[in-house]
Amino acid sequence: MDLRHLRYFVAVADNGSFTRAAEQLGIEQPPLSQQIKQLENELGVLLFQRLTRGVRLTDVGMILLDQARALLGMQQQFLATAQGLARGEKGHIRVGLAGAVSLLPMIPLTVRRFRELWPDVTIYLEESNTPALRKSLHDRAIDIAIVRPPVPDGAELLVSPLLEEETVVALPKGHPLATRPHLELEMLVDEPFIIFPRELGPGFHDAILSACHNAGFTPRMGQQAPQIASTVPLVAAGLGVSVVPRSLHQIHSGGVTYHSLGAKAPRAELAIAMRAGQHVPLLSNFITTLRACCRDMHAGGQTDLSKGDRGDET
Amino acid sequence: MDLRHLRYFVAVADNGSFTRAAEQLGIEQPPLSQQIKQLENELGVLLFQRLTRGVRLTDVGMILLDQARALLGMQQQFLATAQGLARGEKGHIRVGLAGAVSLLPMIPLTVRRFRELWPDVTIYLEESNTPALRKSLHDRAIDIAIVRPPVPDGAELLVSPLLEEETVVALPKGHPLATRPHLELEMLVDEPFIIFPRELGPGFHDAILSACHNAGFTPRMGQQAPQIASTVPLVAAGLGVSVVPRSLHQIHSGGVTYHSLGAKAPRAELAIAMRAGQHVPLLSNFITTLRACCRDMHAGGQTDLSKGDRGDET
DNA sequence: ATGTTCCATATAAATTATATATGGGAATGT
DNA sequence: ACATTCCCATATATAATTTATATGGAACAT
Repeated sequence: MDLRHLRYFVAVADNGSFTRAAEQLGIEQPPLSQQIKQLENELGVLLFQRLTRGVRLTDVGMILLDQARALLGMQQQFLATAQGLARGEKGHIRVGLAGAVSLLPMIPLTVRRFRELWPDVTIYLEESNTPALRKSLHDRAIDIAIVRPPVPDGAELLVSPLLEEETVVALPKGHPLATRPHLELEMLVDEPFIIFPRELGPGFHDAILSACHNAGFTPRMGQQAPQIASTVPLVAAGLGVSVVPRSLHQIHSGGVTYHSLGAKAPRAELAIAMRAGQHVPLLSNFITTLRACCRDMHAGGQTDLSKGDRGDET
Repeated sequence: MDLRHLRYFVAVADNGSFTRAAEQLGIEQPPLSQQIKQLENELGVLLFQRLTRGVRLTDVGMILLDQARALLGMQQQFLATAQGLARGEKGHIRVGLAGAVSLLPMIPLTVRRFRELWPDVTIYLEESNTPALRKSLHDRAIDIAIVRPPVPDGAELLVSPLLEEETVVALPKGHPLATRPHLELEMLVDEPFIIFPRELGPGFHDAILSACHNAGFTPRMGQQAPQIASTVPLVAAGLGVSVVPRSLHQIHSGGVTYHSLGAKAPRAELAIAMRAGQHVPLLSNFITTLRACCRDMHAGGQTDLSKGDRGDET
């Protein structure tokens, strides 16, 4: 068994088809069929059920797929370590960021500070959604993630709260309510809500919905956004309104205005997630720096929405 | 990069020589040299420093060796899972046992009970010394181990006490003290102690030495035994006396007598060790069964040394 | 019924790993 | 100081393995 076999295995499982997987892998279909068969023979199990249209994982295939992914993840980690060592760095950290987290001012600050403190350590940033980050952590494709809780999968991951981000309302330019800098949630009763699919961030999604319920209404769902940051252009396009993390006010997508909310505003929680059971000193250092940056940003400068942050309004 | 490259890498590192590693791998030396060079080229680092006599790991080689071992361990785990699934079993557990632990009556009892409760789960037993077991856990070659604490490497492993085993004195047949069923530690002041090297079980080793110190003497060291269980034949050969876990009384190596000790007897601690950060239900079940067996053995039958367990004495 | 989709098989070509033969450099022994 | 030994590197040849091309057959859609 080679790592190649596992790569092929995962590709076929992901595509549900030999033909498409072969295409993705850049090889032809027959060798792929052959290699999978060879793997199945060696393992003594049937990984896929061959259907007339494509293939489907068997039960044992599902179990092994998980382990195969983890193994390939470790290979990536190995290669990353080697590449780092080749460049003379003393280490590296692969950080995964949940949707729109990279817009938080503490992120670039953390990276900058950390690079000053440990110049030989490389930081790789990667943006994705919370469930995908959970998987990447499990597969060892990343070492730490800033996620929007809750994150399932208890014992394997350590999750600790990082901060609670305020949320603001995003309105399209020229909206009747857009003249007021401050809004209440219940003013949005009849507006269509632009919101990302629940799968991409169940925690934040639910926080918005329950805040609306507390305010006495069930939001009318409009267009779905493919990710949190994409709500802004959709709002700008006039498809509805949205409740987004405050840090998104950095996006001035051609005519969106941001408006603060009262105490009933939903809060976007953020947490640090990492694999349990390993004390990598670099990671501890990173977390310390990150927390310090969060504290500093919180104490020092709450960016004021009213001074120019409302985008190109009026 | 293939897993083969890593296998070769580890083999060369273990042997400190291309020639010997090739021999061990069952291939010739030139292809091995070539493959290592290829790996080094791909990674962009020098793994070995070529000396006139053999090779030595470079600093980066040492770092990568650890990860390579872990990767190969995961491959083993993958193959083991697949093999198990092929045989229709629902899972498997690989258990590592520290020296002489397999002689404890709770071990076969645990295996038997566990097999009754979960007939589709296979248990693989493996015997080694505590430091090697720690490594095997790290490399995922085993899932759980019964070790003699202390075990270093804090955050990566979960270690929890299992039981404290009594120790007894092993005397060669015909020894002046062999007539008494009960001894005090200080009676052994002038005897040469047969003991295993400290590296194989620092905890138990130190427990014996400090018990002697508490009894007012420093034991005179005799022949070293390659492992705990091997002390018995050496005692039988008349090379000295030894303090061994009570469970060793099962070994009647041609004329050894076992004698209980007073309150000053050193105690052989045993603990369960496993990788942190994973909730494998099977493992939890196994631990529950193991602890239950320990409780039962403790309550029910403390085997009495005086009834026939003293070997073929007189 | 007919064409399309998609996996399996067979054979040929290319790539890759291994074996054999040999050379060179540094320690070791006389 | 010299020959010898040890051990890794290189070169070439052979064997094994992976991939590509061509083709067949089963199920589904029109």
